[in-house]
Amino acid sequence: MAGAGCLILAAIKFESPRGSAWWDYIKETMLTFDIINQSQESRARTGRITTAHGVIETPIFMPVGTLGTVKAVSVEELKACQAQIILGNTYHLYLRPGCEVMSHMGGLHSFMNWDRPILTDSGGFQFFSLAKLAKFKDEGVSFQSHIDGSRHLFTPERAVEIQTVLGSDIMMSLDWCMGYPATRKEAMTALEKTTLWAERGRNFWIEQGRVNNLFGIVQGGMFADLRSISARQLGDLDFPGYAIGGLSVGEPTELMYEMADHTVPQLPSEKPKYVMGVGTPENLVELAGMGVDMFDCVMPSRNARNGQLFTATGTLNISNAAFRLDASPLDAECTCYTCQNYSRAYLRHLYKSRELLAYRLNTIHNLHYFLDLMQQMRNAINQGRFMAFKQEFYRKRER
RNA sequence: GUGGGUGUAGCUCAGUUGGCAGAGCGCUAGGUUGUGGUCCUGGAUGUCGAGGGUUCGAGCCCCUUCACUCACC
Repeated sequence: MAGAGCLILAAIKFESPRGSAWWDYIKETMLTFDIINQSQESRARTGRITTAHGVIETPIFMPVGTLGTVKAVSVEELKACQAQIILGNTYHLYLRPGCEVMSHMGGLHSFMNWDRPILTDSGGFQFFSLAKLAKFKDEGVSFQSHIDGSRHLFTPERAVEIQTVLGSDIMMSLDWCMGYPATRKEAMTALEKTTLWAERGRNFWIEQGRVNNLFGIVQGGMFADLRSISARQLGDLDFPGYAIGGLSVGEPTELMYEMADHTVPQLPSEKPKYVMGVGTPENLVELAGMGVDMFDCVMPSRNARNGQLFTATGTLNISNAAFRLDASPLDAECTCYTCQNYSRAYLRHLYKSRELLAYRLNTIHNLHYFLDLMQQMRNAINQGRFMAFKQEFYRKRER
């Protein structure tokens, strides 16, 4: 059974890793969030999230490592790219390798040899993106494995339980994600279920002793008033942090900005705010300006494997014939391992030949670009020049 | 030398009773937003080995020829 071994919380409770009192252990796993600088020109801000596995400087971009690996790169390479926190995925890790392996191996951190913070997505988005295999019920989501077709049930409680086994520093509530377009009625249903499930997951988390941290997720589709309701309901539940979900699901970019801009101020300002699944470099700059603290997206890593590389002046497709004889680095401004050591011509050759090194070098570059962009934003906010930074960011892309 | 087979896009090959020259791969250019290293979309590319004949019309039928290939001498 894929779910075997998940019921180990009680065991953890009486056997803390440090052998110390249970409450000390719990306190250690609670995050704190300190706002360092608030921009005077926008809602942008810098902050510091402190977790049991270290500090996260915000605004932050979190590389996605669905299956316990950020595809194509090692943890050493991730660290060299300045990754501070990565994502894992509850749905995928639950199906494979499963909770038995995870608990036996001491959780995801030790399993994958990553000692910095991990955030895990609850699986809500997978039920949306793999909708053919999922049935949404009041109780939770019943679904068939995309791997072997076996049947499973995720409840809000079980999602927290599995994420606890993974040892996630930041767990996400099980949510109900809608695509675009969606009717008001559909968005309302998703909102209601998401709030109900957030409360159930939160109650379970508290009953089990508040190990690690659980974030609530705002839904409400593209309806501002529903987003307000969702934000208020979740705010009342007093989570350690909040996510805005259900964005970048096919809507126009302007609409995504509108929804984020509307929602962020309605969440507790002293808590970290996370827009899920976003986005492009432009999205990151715009949303950080609205006060968003955390982002994740598959874009830098997936697109790297498909040959699309990000530079200060825009994206380029490394497979283009124009790079056949190009001895220059990908991005003259970039300090990543790839740009310091290899030419565009070589990267094109590797990619066209489907050499494994292409995936690795391209991923290193794209992650470095995204993480460096966040560092530049943090510096600009701290120095009170976020708007100037933003203008320069767009100016470079016009060239 | 004799007999058979094959010649169609860069490659591997479809192509019906003769009726607008095709596919896959490759090439080329896009796309990808809480990841199935996937996938999707668009574009370019032909002296149908060569020459002749029959026919309103030939990649297809007939003749000649060339190349490659197999078998036997």
